[in-house]
Amino acid sequence: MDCAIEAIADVGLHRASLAEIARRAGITKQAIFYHFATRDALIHEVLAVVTKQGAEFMAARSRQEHTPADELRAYIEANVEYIGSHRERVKALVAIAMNFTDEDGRSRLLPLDASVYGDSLAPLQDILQRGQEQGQFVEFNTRTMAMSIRAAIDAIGPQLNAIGDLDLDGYARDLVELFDRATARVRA
Amino acid sequence: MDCAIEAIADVGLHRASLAEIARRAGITKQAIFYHFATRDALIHEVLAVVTKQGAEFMAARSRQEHTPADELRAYIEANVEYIGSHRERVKALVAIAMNFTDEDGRSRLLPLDASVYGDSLAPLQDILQRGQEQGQFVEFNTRTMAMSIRAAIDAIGPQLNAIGDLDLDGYARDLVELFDRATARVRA
DNA sequence: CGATTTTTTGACCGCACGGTAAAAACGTAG
DNA sequence: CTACGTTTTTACCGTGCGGTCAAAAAATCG
Repeated sequence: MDCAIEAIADVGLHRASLAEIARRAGITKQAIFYHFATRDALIHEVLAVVTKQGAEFMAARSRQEHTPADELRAYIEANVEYIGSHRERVKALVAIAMNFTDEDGRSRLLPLDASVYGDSLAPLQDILQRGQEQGQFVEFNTRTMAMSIRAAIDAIGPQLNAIGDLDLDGYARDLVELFDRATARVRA
Repeated sequence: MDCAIEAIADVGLHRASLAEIARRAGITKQAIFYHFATRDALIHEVLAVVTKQGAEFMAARSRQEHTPADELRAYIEANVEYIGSHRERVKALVAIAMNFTDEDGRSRLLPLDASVYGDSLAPLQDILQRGQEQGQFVEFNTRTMAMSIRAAIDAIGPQLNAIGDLDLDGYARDLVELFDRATARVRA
């Protein structure tokens, strides 16, 4: 599994052939078939493992915060930290999510897609809505705001690959400040 | 070229084989070789055509605005409109940008990468900086802000594919409002 | 030890890929 | 009609892919 993740992150999904994965693992291609019926099953397993690890990390990081604004800050910081400390896993996840399609180009992750978005976008939107209801946040479209926050977080991955000198802590601080300004009812 | 763009947008870069493109164009695979030395040359040509068309669209849309805040609004609106009205081209562009790698997994667009980012991120950062110098914008990291704005815009593509009922005009309005709040020195 | 699980060896299949040669069709000017 | 350059076709090649099969060889463990 580790070598599969590494291979996908390194050379992309469609170049991460069974032979390539086996080579990295120091085993033969046929040994993989003993444990996985097809290549698809392997990929699905990688996806399951990576998403599960991510969920566990986030669960461990989500301490109880007192206000929606604090929750939003914690959400951004935890996500940025996770991406920074699990670059390979995140890269593999993105590679699979973007390229695991059938002949018609449709995603093969539709059931999972919902859960992936559900696990990341829904709780975020929930934080925003509670913040508005409690009067801490100004009025805005919670869906657009949630999408923008996630997009800003997910943009880290490609940037990490493109430019090596990205200051993650600084980036997280900037994001927290940015979206605090965008959501806050009154200027701090 | 149109069929190549269509194929890449439809089934992804690595499934858009010469046979597939030829089939859509109603010609044989070998006819493509008469006009393009290799498949890579074809892809590069698609990339060049699409980016050029995009640049022309943006150039035509960038009317003279009076203040950095107006420029920022115009930038967001023009970009969202372009993505909405050129979904196929944008999809093909993203597919190529994300998957056009060599054996080592490195992007083959490094020279182009710089120009792609330069054409979209640099002018944005320039708007932000002028806004700060003129006192219309509050202090923030212009790079982080520029990345966040672009990320929020680029998130439209995947969302358009995932959910069909996305209201682009509304999304553009929300984004303008969001980043106006995030950048403005004083609350409107 | 013996039985079971796991891995290797090595050969093989059908397929789709990018790419190549040479021939055939085509358009057009003399 | 012919001759010539352009464009497209038919047929083919080598390669790597996912996947299969059978049997030998390790490794694991009660």
